[in-house]
Amino acid sequence: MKTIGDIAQLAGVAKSTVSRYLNGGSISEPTKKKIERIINETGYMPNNFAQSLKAKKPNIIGTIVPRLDSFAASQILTGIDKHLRELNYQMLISNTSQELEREIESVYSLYNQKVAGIILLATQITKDHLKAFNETELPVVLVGQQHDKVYSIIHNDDAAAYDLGKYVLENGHRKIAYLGVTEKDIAVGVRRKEGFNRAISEREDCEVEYYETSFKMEDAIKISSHIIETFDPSIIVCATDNIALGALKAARLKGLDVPSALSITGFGGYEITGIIHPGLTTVKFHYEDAGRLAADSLVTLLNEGQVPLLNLSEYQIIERESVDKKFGR
Amino acid sequence: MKTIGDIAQLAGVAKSTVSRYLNGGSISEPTKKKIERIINETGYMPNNFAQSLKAKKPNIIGTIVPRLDSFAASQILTGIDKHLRELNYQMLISNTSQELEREIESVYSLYNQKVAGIILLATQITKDHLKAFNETELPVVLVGQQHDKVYSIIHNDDAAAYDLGKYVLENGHRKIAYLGVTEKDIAVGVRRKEGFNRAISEREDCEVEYYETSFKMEDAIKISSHIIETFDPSIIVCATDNIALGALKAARLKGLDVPSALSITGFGGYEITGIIHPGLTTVKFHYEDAGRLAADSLVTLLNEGQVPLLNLSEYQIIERESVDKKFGR
DNA sequence: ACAGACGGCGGAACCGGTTCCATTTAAATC
DNA sequence: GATTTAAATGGAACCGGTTCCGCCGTCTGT
Repeated sequence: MKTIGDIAQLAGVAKSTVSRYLNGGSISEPTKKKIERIINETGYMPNNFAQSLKAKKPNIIGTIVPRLDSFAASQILTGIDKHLRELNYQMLISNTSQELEREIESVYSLYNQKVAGIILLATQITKDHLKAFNETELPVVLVGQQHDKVYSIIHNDDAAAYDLGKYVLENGHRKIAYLGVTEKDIAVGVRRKEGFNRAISEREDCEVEYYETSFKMEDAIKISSHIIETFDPSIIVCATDNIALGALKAARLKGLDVPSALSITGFGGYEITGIIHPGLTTVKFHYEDAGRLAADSLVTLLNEGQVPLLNLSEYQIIERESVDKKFGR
Repeated sequence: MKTIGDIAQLAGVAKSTVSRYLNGGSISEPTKKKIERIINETGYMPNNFAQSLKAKKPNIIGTIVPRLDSFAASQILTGIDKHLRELNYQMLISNTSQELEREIESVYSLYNQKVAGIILLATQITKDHLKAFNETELPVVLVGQQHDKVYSIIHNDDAAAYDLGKYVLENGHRKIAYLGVTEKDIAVGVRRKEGFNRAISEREDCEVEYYETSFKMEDAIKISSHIIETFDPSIIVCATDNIALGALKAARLKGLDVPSALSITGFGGYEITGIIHPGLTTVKFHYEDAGRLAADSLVTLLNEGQVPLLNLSEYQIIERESVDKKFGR
C-alpha cells in the first residue's frame, strides 16, 4: 500500500504538502488538482497508526458488553456503531460473557489498545469498576445503569414501570405476580420493581407477590409454572420480554389461555413480541437511540464538551393482546 | 504518560535496551532488574500505535458483520470472540448495516487499523471483495458463504435442506410452498433451495411452488398471506426462522391452525422457536461452533498452519409441533 | 519603484516505538 | 597473558504521518 511519501513523489510535491491537502491547509488550485488525481488513482489511505502516533487522538472507542446474543445489546451496539461511524470512529467490542471480573479486565485491556474512551453496557458498577476508570483515566459512558460518578444513559425504567403498573391496575387486575430479577442489577432488578411498586402502592385493594428469576427463558418457565400453581394471579408482570416469553410458555403448558385466564406483560419491546400470538403487551425501550446517545456523549466528552451526567432514553407502552381488560367487558 | 525514552533515561540505559527487555532479547541480570523496577514504579505501558507503526504482530482480528441484530450473527460473533480470547486475540467488529460496499470499505479500514486478519460473515463475494483481499494481503476467513479462492466455514445448507425436504415428504406433504430469499445470497438463497429441491425431485407426485422474500418478518407475513390465498399449500418451508415466524403470524391472521391446517418449517434454530406455540420444526445450525472454527482457522493461518479451504459446520433437524404428520394419523 | 504582507510550498524535526549495526565488555580458550 | 568469541549495550535509522519554520514569489500600498 502507498504511503504519503509515495503520493508526494508521484505528484511531485513534498509530503507536507500532501498532508496539508488532506487536512485542509492553504494549497493552490493546480497542486490540489494534481494531488487529488493521484490519490484517486492510487486509492491511497492514510495509516491510522502513524496518524494517531503524532496526533495522540486515537479514534477507536471500546465497548464492553456482557453478551452479544441479546436483543437489547445488539440494538444498542447497532446504535453506537452507526453513530460512531458518522463521527469517524471505530468500535472495538469486548464481550465479557456476563462475567463481572472480565469487565474490569476489559477496561485495562482496552486501555492497552489505546482506545479513546469506553462505553460500558453495564450490569452493576462495583468499586473495582471505579478504580479501573480512575487508573486508566479513560472517559466512560454507562448504558443501562446509573452511577453518580459516571456519565450514564439509562432507559427510564422507573417511569416505565410506574406507567405499566398504572396500566395494569386500570385494566382491573388486583391479584398480581411481579416476576423480577436479582437486585444486583439496579436498572432491571431494582428500578423496574420500584417503579411498579410505586404504582401499586397508590391503591389499597390489591394483592401483589414478588418473585425473582434469572434472565433465561427456561428458568422463567419453571418459576412461572410455580407461580401459577401456588399463587394463581390474574396477571404476571415480567421484568423482561424474555421472561414474559417464558411465562407465556408456562401458561400454555398449564393449559391457561392468555389473556382470558392469565395476563402477561414484558419489558423491552423485542420485535418477536409483536409476532407471536397472543401479541405481548410490553414496554418498548429505544435501545438504538440509547446507543446513539451514548456514542454521542462519549465523543462530546472526548472533545471536551459538556454532557449531562445522566441521560434518559425514551420508552413507550405497546398495548397488544396479552393483557385482559377486565373493565372493558 | 511515560515513554520508552523516559524509562531508558531513568534506568540509565538506551531505549533500545528497554525495548529489548520488553521484547525478550539478551540482557544482563542487573540491567534487567533495574529496568523492571523502573517499569513497575512508573506503571509504564508501551504506546500501541508506535508499536504497530513499525511492527509486525498485531493481535487484533477484524470481524465484518452485515448486521448485529440477528440471532445467527450474534451467535457466530460470540463463538469467534470466546475462542479469540482464549488465543489471546482481540476482536474488532465492523458493522456494515447490510450495505455491500461497506464490506469492501471495511476491509481497507481494518487493514488500516492493522488487524492481523479478517473474519467476514459474508452474504456475497464479489470481485471487489477479492480485490480488497488481494490488495491488503490480509488472511481472510469467510463464514456462511463459500468461495473457491478463500477459506470458508459454511453451514451445511445443502445437506440440511435435503434432509429437511425428506422429512417433509416423509410426513406426507405433497403440496409445498418454498419461501426463500434472493439468490444473491448463495448459502441461504441458493444452497438451501437446491438441497430442498434435490429431495423433492426424488418424488414425482408433488407440487412445489417457489417464492422469494426478504429477511424481514414483516415482508414474510405479507408474502405468506399471499401464498395462502393463491396457492393454499399444506406446508410452507421457509429459508430462515424469521421468515417462518412471519409465516406463522400470517397463518394466524388467516385463522389457519398450525399444523393441522398449515404446516411450517424454518431454518436456523433460534431459541425463540422452541418457546412459541406451536413449537417450530426447524434446522438448528451450530452457529457458535462455526464462529469458533472460523477464529481457529484464522489464527492457524496466521501462524502459517494448514487449514482446509472449506469447513462444514454441523446441523440437526429439531422436530417440534409445526409440521403435521399426515401419515401418523 | 520599493518595502512589507501573505499565500504556497519544501525541508526537517518529531511522535514512540523497533531493529540493524557497530562497539564495548566479559567470558572462554589455548 | 593474549586471542577468540559471544553477550550486552548504545546509536541511529526507520515506520508514516503532522507540524513548525523559513524561503520564495507575487501582490499591495504609498
